[in-house]
Amino acid sequence: MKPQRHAAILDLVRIQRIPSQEVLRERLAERGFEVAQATLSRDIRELGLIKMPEEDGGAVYTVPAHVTDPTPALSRLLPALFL
Amino acid sequence: MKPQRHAAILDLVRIQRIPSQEVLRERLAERGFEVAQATLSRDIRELGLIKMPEEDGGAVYTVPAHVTDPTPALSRLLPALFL
DNA sequence: CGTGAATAATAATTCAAA
DNA sequence: TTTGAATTATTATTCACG
Repeated sequence: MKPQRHAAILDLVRIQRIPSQEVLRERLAERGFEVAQATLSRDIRELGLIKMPEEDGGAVYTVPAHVTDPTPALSRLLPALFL
Repeated sequence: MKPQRHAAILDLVRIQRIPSQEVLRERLAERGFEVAQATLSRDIRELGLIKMPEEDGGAVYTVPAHVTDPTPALSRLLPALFL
């Protein structure tokens, strides 16, 4: 079950605002994955997710850029090169 | 005191392995900044620091790349372009 | 406004179990 | 090897104060 759950987590984190493992647990449950918080703590580490602080007090779990990135390398990097 | 402390935090996070706010507090104390954990929680948010999970169970506070980066853009990006 | 002490909320780990 | 319940550790927030 872990692989599917991991995929679901990555998906959720990309399309929704997930501020805590508890919220993530609820969303996963809606998708049919009923797991304990302990499991999510492990999943999050295994997936390398990070909790990004926001301007306001909030924070959201996100996928690190180098993992996320579906964008072709060149078009993504050119702007950074000021070309 | 906050600006100096913020600078010290960025510095520490770059040169040492800071796995928790408690450890950060100790390191700052060594540098003469004696603050409570509550303050560090705020500082970390203000600085936009994130706690990155590591392969093993650990985690470390780090400065997001775009903020950190002292490296010249080109030499940094070429490897990503497979050149 | 920045801070700390106390507290609440959240996340990581332990320890059994399947 | 994966999981969850309970526990511990860590982090965020509240509330009062200088």
